[in-house]
Amino acid sequence: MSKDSPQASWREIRRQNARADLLAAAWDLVREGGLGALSLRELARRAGTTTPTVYAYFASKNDIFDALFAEAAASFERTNARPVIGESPDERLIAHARRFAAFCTSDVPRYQLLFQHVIPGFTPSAEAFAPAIRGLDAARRRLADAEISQPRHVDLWTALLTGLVDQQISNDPDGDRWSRLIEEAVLMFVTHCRDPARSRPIHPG
Amino acid sequence: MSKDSPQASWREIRRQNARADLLAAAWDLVREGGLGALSLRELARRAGTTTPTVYAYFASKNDIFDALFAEAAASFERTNARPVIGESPDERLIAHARRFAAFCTSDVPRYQLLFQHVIPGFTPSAEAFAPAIRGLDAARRRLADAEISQPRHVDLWTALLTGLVDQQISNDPDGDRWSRLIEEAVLMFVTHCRDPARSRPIHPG
DNA sequence: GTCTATAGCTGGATAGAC
DNA sequence: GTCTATCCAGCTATAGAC
Repeated sequence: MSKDSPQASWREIRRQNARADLLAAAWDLVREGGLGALSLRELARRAGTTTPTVYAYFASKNDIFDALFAEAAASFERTNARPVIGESPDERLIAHARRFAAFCTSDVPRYQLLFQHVIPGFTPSAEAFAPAIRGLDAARRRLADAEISQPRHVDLWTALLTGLVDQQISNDPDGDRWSRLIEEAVLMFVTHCRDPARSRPIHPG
Repeated sequence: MSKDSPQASWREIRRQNARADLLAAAWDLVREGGLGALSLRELARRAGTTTPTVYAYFASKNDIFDALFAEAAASFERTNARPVIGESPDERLIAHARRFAAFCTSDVPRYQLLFQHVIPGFTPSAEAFAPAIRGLDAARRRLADAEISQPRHVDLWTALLTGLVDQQISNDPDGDRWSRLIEEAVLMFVTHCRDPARSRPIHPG
């Protein structure tokens, strides 16, 4: 097939580079002004081109968000796949939680795109979503390694971590007022999960 | 002063009513389409008037957001001030957490306006903010009643609750997948706060 | 205070030349 | 594929008549 000829693949590489340049400019834009600041005019201007060229690489603005989501999800999967340092399962869980929080707070628009659903009319495609699912599965496996596998405990885990991250981002964006509570929160969590009877329901059902 | 004459105060009441009508229409709008869906044209249309009339009651769009914020903060304060049913401090804390979660999930845009900072260029005025502060102080007092008063535990409390609320809103808006974990989460929390040595830091500082 | 009309701008998306 | 030029819709906000 002619697509495998050297010339064609060279062109393909060029094309991929132009696409990557546009996406890089898009990340710059949203990191400076939030997800709402992504406009095709400004994006084209920063990439040194014009809006019709943008449409040569992306079908629509939401298609750009989808590509950004895919990159964010891939980063999330890579981050979660890296082995974590710690001698005990609990230490590894703490390190894992710290890494997750750092991933989120270090790039707020990326976090909002991945985990909050704040862009009206945008839903990520299945392909873009897949790595995010795998990243969450990695988190589930790490919990299972610490002998925490009940579904409701997994949900409590995600609520605890995203709660800390959200408060950190919303109320102390340049500090560590909530980030520094991660170790205590994780230990509270694992202690509870291993001995749930200690905090017995008041209204048993 | 002529402002106290019957006619003037009647006019003042009319004026306040028109303002209230506009705010009610604004709430309808954001409840249907999110905070981003508030446009002055559509707001005026729904209130049966036109945009210049809106500007007779509000100086700007952000002034409308400020009025919405003030109403939301006042609701929050009233909700938190109501006594809570429960025989023990823990039961009252659980009821309080349930009420907070219900307050948030029952009106997502109100929650986003009050607790997340998602509107570019808008910061609530000090007057609008004051009742929100008092509402949070009420929460602090309830924690103190349960013998939880360390600042980092208060922060952990807000993170835990907003985490549950956020996950509920973002990932299961019509269900109770995270809301139903409130009691367990609160008991985990109070158990930890009363016996923090049980979940001892791995790296003591 | 309320209207008509519109200024002035920004947005996404496209037609058509090259 | 990349450009110029433009369409069309939406927005906040205001001028000026009544």
